[in-house]
Amino acid sequence: MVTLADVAKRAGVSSSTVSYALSGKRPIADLTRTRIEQAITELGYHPNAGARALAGKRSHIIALVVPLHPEVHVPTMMEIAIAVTVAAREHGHDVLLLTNNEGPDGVRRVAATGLADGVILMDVRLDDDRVPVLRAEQIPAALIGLPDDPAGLSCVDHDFATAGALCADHLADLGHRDIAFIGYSSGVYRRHAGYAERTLSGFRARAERRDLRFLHRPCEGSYESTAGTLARILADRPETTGFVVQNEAAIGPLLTLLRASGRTVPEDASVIAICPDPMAEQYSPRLTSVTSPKKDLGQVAVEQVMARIAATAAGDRPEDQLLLMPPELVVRESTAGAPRRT
Amino acid sequence: MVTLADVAKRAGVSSSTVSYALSGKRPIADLTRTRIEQAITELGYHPNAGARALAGKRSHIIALVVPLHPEVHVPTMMEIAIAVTVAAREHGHDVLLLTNNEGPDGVRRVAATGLADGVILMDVRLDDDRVPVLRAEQIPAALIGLPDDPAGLSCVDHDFATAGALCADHLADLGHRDIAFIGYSSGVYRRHAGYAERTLSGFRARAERRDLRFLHRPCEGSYESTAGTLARILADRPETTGFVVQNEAAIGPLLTLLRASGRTVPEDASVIAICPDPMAEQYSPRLTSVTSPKKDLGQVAVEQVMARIAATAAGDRPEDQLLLMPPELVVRESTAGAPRRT
DNA sequence: TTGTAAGCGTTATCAG
DNA sequence: CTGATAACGCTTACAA
Repeated sequence: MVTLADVAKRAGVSSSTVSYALSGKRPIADLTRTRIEQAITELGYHPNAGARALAGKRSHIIALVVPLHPEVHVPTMMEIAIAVTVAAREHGHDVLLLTNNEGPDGVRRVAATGLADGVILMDVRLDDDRVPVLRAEQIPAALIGLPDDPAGLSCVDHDFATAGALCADHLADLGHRDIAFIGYSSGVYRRHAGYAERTLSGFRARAERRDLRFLHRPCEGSYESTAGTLARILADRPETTGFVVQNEAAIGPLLTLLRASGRTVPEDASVIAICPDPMAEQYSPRLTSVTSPKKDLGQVAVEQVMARIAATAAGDRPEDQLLLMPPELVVRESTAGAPRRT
Repeated sequence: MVTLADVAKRAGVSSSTVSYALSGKRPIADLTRTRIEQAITELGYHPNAGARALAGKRSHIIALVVPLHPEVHVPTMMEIAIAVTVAAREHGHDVLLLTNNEGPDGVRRVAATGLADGVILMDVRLDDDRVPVLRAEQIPAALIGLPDDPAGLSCVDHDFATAGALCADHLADLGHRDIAFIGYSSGVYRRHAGYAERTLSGFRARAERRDLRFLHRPCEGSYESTAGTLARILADRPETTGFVVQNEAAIGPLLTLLRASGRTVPEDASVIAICPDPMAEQYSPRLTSVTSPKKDLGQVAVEQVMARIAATAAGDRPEDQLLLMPPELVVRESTAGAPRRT
């Protein structure tokens, strides 16, 4: 194994000089620097991560905790995980993947052993049991999702309330009066998942202000359950002409079922989905949707942890950040003016 | 921070004794052991990962390289990633998440710096450029997927050839004679993705033996592209009664389109999908499918790297393993005897 | 601008 | 069964 000392010898300098040349923490003469760089490539030197972590008191690793059985859309989760990894690399960090089956202990473990400098939590619940650990152990962290008490934490999430409101506004603007809101499975609401509740309450508030009548129906997302949900909606409120779908899995079945029931989208029924852009584009007709903001949640979360790690290292109290990223409404082919009452 | 030395002092023993008590690498008197355990819990000791890696020459981390833009089914990938993480923990290891945008250098980096003890590669291509690095640097590794030359490597994958053959057999058994094989997008075949080619050739070989006529058609998986694909199939070979779908994304559109074209599944057309069980269950009618084996690829891959890490540490030459896991055919509601020719 | 040297917290090799 | 103690490879005051 090639060590710093080997490089130093070859370059004819001391090992501290090599170290500083690599970290940039003090000025190095140009000549020295080039000699060092040459020695490094000639020898094929790679700094040892363990030694670096031990001496430097930072592992240059951040942990990403993913849910074991995500109740959210998996591809979206994966996209965030990848964004986190890429962004972390740009900050000179690697990403350790933790699943949530270790629970709060997993978070404690990686922080206490110095394996990770900071932590990013995905799929955060309102009363998340990992949050107390973060507070107690003062672990630099960023949450993707909003717990009920975000004091002392940095969090980022979609602004789901606004997303809900945008849906209500758009349908109201088009003259629809009776709306069905097809949500996630009832278990999600029972567990008080923040995103689901916030979307719904944002929608409800705006719907009331705009004098819309609406039904909220949980839905599993399978073909069968969507069929049942739709049948009940049409039975309870046959005059329904607008549909808001939050459960990504229910979108396909819903379109198929509406067609099967003889309703054409958007002439007879308008559908608006809360989902990522590419997904909205892929259906026929292409869906009007309320979509994630451009900047990825994962990227923001990385910036938030990095800021907290830096502050902690400098001995400062890290600044709390709470960022709700506003969604955008993109009008496509699945919404149109409400059909005339006959 | 609580160190080994602190624990040793508190327990009234030397630090080496504590170390051995923790690693179990030499016998410890029961009394001593309990005293040490008590000291550890009283002080809340957590071994420092960096120091451990430096002194022990193993990081207890394995790297998992995921594709940046997976052309395979994302939830399946995520499932593997999670299985890897869980299995790794059971072996006392953590998982470092690498995206493939660092290319072969990423693999070299984590191995050379000692960040990771071993590597698991996902989405392996036939002529994967990361493979030479593994060979050259003798990095303990396991591949999920099969490169063209697996010599000196451990690999695990589905037995796609058998999957293809099972599809051909089942449809032939039911009396179908004209089959359409709806594959992945043409780019996948152009890139010589192993899984796609192997499925197809397994299917082709068996189809020929069973005297089936068949068309292979690549398909993007979007609604539009599936519509185009199906239209061409029915134009080229109107007598087609059996469909094999490998592209998961095309399943939903295909079912919708068949229905739209007036064909009932399975009375007029049989559909068999190559996809995970839960996915097959979720359609209507529930799909006859060829499905992944019970034991997760990720879990096997972890066992393979761990074996190679152990061998390397012991100074032995690691044993190459090549495991193709046989799929299972599950008959559900989407296949039936071929309709009578009229 | 550079060098010296004292750690960082474990592991593992000797002795005992 | 247990204790000293020398690595492990790097970072960072402190000196020059």
